[in-house]
Amino acid sequence: MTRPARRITSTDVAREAGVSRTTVSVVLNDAPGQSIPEETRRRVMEAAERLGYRPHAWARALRSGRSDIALLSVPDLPIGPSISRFVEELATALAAFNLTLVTHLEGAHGRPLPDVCATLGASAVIGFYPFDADTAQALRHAGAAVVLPFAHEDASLWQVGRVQAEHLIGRGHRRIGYAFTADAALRQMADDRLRGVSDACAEAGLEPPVVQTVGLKTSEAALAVGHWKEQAVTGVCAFNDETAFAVLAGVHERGLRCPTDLALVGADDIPTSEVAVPPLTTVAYDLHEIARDHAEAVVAVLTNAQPRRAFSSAHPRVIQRSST
Amino acid sequence: MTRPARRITSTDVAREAGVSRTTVSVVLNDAPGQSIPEETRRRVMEAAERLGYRPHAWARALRSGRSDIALLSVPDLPIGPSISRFVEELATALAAFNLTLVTHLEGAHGRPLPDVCATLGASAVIGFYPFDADTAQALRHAGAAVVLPFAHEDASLWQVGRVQAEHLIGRGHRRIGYAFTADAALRQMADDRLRGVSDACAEAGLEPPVVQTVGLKTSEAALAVGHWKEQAVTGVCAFNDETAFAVLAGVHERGLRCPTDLALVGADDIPTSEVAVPPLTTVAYDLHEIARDHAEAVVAVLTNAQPRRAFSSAHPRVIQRSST
DNA sequence: CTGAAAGCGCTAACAA
DNA sequence: TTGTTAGCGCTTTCAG
Repeated sequence: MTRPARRITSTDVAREAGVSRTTVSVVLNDAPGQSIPEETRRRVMEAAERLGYRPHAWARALRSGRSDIALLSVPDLPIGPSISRFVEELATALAAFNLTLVTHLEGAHGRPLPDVCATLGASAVIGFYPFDADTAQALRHAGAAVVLPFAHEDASLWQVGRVQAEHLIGRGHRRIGYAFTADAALRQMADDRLRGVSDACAEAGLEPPVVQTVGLKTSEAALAVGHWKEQAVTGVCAFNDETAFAVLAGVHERGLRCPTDLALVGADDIPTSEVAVPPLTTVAYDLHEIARDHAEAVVAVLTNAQPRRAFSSAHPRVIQRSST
Repeated sequence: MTRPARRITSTDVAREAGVSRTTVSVVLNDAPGQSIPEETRRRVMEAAERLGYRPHAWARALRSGRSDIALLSVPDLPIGPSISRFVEELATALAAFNLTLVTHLEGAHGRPLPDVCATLGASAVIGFYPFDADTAQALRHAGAAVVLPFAHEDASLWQVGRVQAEHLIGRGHRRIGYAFTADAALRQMADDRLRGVSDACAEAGLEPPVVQTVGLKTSEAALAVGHWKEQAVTGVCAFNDETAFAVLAGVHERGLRCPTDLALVGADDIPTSEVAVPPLTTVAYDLHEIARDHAEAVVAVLTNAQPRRAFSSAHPRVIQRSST
């Protein structure tokens, strides 16, 4: 009942169409330079269709030395909707080049990425941050022709932190707080965003942001809010919208209100941020462009072309709602 | 810089160890019945180690007719923590049997699952709901030996809807509302959960739930809330926590409060539900057991054994917070 | 105990 | 224009 039916091979199609395997291959792959009479071509196509023929991926890959598989490695647990949207965009962009994207969660007990890459025979591996040299090496060793993001790129792809801070500064805030994530898996990203905030503060001649780690507990958030108030912070950037939700709860817990007592900016524009109370101002960015650029870079390397250029950074923009 | 290094083949190892490819294969796979002198064995192992040899997945699969790849197909957006935890559990459980799990998002524009299965050469495909007959057929045709969940199983794995409704009914509510998701990708799951709610109502001798579709817009939610109040609904089950957040916003918009004016139960226990205002009562479930059972079923079929039994259902439980 | 040889399904030179 | 052949890297009889 769950046993597989025997695979249809190109031999079956050849027999059915009354031609040789070569002809089948040529027709189905649109081999350049070959001219096959329309009649034969049609016969082959029909036979393939009728039999439900699918070229056998392993054999094809073995022969051609390349698979059409791209592997996306996504960081640990709390994956927001923006990421899954990114995955979809990327999958779509890659599909346009006949590449299939699958993702691997870097779970604590999952097997190491290079192993996965090897068993899949992925041609490309894509991560969210550049891999360290050893991992990248291992990945190439495992057969990956492309590993993204390239190490030399600016890791702060999205400048989210900077945009958050500039929004607050532009609205007159002179003492900025930062709600850092408590989730260890998101540290690297959080560091990155915080750096953007710090830069913006420095450039505006302000003190560095007052950083508080805020987990998803109301009590924790309330503590942080108290601390910010003591430090005369008037505007807070949260690592992401989830953290911002916690801050919102902390503000409420203290009997304060946003934005009157504390202005707040989230990041990522998760769907629920619109239905927060009050609706959450946040920073959104278009992953479409990034996904497309990644896809292009992958294809460029796979086809021996030069990667076009460094990635265009998406332009994060503020979604102004009533929390600032 | 991103070009792949030449792959190390078993021939390389054989040469390095001064033996034949056969011996290499026998040693590295612990071929049964063969006894290789310890000395040779060691030489081979060391050579393989030194060269960083990895058996070439495609060739191995082509030869053996089976890959060690399992493919998990996850529905659209809500890559909530519960789901990603499930993925990790599953990956871990499968890894114990030398199977590698990767996941595929059934995005709108992604390529069809059977295609993905075929290009991967996955031996097993796992979904959240039984696939329809055509899809299952296509998957097997694409080479999958196992397709889960089996069609004959009870699809309402988690009984979430039932638990939500029973919670409200147990607290005296006699007219139940249901906040249905606006997300088309989640329809099947939503239908399923709604069915649980309806069943619970019927068994308690109540009218069927008053269903309203609620997107993630405050205005929409406010409308739904108005409708429920008109219909004398006192308790609402939301499809998931995100939808519940919208309902919360709708309640607030109307100047009402939870749970005084309307009780509310979410589902999935996403991290932010704890920091909702008021904190959201929700239904959580443990996917650990399901993951392990799936893994076992996969392995059972792959090794020609009988699947042990139908899956044990996880036991959803209410996380009582102040919205009910 | 080890090596030689066949063949998984496919594609790309080369022949016919 | 089509068919024949070789070989991708691996495992697995079958001889030696």
